[in-house]
Amino acid sequence: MIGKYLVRQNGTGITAGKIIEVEAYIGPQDKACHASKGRTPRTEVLFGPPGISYVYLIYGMYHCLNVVTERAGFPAAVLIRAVEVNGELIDGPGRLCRALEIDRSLDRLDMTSGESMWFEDRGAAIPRGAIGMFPRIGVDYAGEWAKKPWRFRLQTSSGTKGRRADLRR
DNA sequence: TATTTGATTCTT
DNA sequence: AGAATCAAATAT
Repeated sequence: MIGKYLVRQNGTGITAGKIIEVEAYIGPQDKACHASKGRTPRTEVLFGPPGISYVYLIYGMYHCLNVVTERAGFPAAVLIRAVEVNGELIDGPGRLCRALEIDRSLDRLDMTSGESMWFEDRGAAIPRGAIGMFPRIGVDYAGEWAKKPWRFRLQTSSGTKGRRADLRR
């Protein structure tokens, strides 16, 4: 997914963000994956077919956007952590969702339907080696699973020049 | 019904 | 290091 575009359409227009950083959450054994504690109303979507969004509220303040991956029956998803919009880095899942106006109304959306939110391949070739692998963030509670190098980030020249948007209310 | 927690971000 | 802030999970 790195280098592809996340496109968001709302009432006011279309915003496209190049995907810079993602994290993978893979399977029922992955203690960091929300599905590791079994099926609940909240995590049910993770067990379904791929291509469906999973948006949840975290810490009472921020939304996180994921997309379900893998076949139906095997729970897995990818968290979108950072995108680049018009050359500006939006770094962090909470900031990203605020910037693109993504909230729980977009939970369980079919992202292959081309409505409200979808992915596009705009042909940007990502060189091998341009993608770094790192441990996932904020999952220390997951024991050994916290050490898995399942965070992937595109090393961009603009990687450090992004402005920090003030997201306070 | 009550308490704890969390795939974050911001201020101090 | 701590606050903001709440739905979902867990404990009671």
